[in-house]
Amino acid sequence: MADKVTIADVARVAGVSRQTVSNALNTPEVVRPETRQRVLEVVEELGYRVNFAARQMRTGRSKLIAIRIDPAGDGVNGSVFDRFLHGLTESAAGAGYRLLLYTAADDQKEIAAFQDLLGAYEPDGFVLTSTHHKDARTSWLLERGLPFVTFGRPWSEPADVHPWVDVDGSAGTEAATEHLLAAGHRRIAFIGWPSGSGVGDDRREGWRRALAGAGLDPAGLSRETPDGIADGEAAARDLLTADPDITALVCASDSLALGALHVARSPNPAWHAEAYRRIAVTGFDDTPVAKAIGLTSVHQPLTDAAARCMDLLGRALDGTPPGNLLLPPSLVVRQSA
Amino acid sequence: MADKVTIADVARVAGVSRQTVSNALNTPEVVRPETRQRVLEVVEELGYRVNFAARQMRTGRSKLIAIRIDPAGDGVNGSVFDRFLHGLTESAAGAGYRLLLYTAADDQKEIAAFQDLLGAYEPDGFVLTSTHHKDARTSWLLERGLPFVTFGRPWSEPADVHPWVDVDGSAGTEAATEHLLAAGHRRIAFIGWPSGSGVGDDRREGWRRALAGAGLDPAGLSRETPDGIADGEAAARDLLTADPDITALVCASDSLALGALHVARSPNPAWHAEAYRRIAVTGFDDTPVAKAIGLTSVHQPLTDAAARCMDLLGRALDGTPPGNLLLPPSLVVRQSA
DNA sequence: ATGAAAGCGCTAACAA
DNA sequence: TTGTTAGCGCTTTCAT
Repeated sequence: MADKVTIADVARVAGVSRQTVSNALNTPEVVRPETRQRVLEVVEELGYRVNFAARQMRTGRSKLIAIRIDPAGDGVNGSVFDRFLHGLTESAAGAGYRLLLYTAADDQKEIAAFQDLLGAYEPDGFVLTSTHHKDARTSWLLERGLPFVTFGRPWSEPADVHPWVDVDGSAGTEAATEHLLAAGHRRIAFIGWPSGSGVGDDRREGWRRALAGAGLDPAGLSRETPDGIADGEAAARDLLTADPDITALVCASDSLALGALHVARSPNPAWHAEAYRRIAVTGFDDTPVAKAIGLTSVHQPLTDAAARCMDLLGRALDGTPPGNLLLPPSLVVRQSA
Repeated sequence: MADKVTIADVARVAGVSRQTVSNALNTPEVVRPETRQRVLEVVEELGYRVNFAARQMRTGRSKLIAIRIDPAGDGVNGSVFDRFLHGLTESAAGAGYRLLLYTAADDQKEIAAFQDLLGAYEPDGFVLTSTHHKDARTSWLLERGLPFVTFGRPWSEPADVHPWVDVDGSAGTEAATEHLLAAGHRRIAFIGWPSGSGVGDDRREGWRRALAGAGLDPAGLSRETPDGIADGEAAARDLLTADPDITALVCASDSLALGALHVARSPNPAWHAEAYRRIAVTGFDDTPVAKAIGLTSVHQPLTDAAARCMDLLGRALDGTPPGNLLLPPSLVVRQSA
């Protein structure tokens, strides 16, 4: 094991005081260039590295950012968070931070986790995901003036209450719907989640907007269901049975789309009247599943989103007024539509 | 922001010395029960939490475990690590540890990351994944006596050089092959990775063993290819064209299986001679994609594996002689076979 | 069973 | 520009 090299060792070898070493590393401009050079050489030579625990005791900064990791859910959508997490790990490292993981079952448990973490590891900031209406977590952090960013906009509050990065979901479903319109589809239905969820309502809105733009009426063309493959299948069957003119299904997630696609690709389903209808389907999130089965899907720029989250959190940590950012998604067109 | 409560505050309110508070928390048996009770009440009342940085300075233990997070790869197999990571986060929390994330592009970079981390955050231990032949990382950690576990066995060294947990891949492919044999298949091919990778060779071996057990000859029934959907498709096409009697394909991954399935489900493919052959396909890892498309696949008990990793690492941290553990996978049978 | 003293490695404040 | 002092909060001696 490499023996622990302290700032005192460097100081002794370099023939300067401990403080000069600290300055050479943290406030270079205050040290004479040649002294600084000498110190850095010794640092290199001895393989010195600052001890964060000791630094933390003085400065109160841990260089740690905490983020919650969740169970994989149905496994289809988990990959979105995972890609975000990977991107964030790299962005954070670039800014001199490391990610600290925790789990929590709900908002209240997560707030309890905040307290545990703040008391123990003292993370400098938090990155929250899955924001929702009346998010208790953000209010809690806000009340205490703790630095954080959310990946996901605030759904019940003004846009500037806290820094956030999000991907424009309605622009995504709008693009998907417009793609279908351009392909000649005229009766395009939407399968989404029960209204009340910010993300879900936003995605529905994009579809509605695109239809309105083409002078089409959305009435009767929308279904609300929990997220899941079987749910998507049921909703698709229901829609296609109820309305024989539907030729395309825009879905709020790849899970739903996967179920819908199953119906759409059935050779001779119950809802099939006389003529064969080729049903186009689009999903959301561009998960590996979409890629695997040729599902057209809305892609979120997750690596970029993670980088911008880190930017904004960095500003919050510096006290610089942060902001927020709505990133555009992109449509990945595959065989399904 | 909740003001920082220190051990001195607790001591003052409880009317004891700082040391007694520390003892009440860390060495309860040395404190009179009533004193201890009083201290714990005050701890609760003030919301005191030990400051890990300060503790770390004295004890040298950070209560941090470092683990590398990788890019998602082709996205199909990334989910295996993600489920493991989630399980590990929970197991670690249960043992009083948190996970610290880092990234590294290769073994050497990862060793550099070890050095950075050890100098800065001083993690108490490491969890390594993706072990391989001549793994430079394990040797490096071993040389320095640093605590770690691997998820994945040592492929070039004796089983007891370091603690590890792994899932028995050969048992998995063997089970898949036996399932196919039981279903009446007699010519069962294998699509795997180029030999030389421990995991890949192990998975191939299970298939071979099952064939041998049934008195069947594996000659000409195996293909080696990089991991990927297109690769699996090409290999499947090649096998089925070369040998019209093949009726089942055992694959080393869900990615390969996905490609193979594409060929198997083609209505009237080039390799199809006269009679229609229904080709059975099995994958490995039971990823969300497998579930989504009805692919029979070998499931790894990842939550359990994570928990056992934490157990073994905990022992390594205590100095208790650890061990290793080979967990059995299970076959999840779906429509594809 | 409890208390006092010391010091982990670092950097903010001040002195030289 | 460089050096000295002090102390962050905790726990490991050692003394009481």
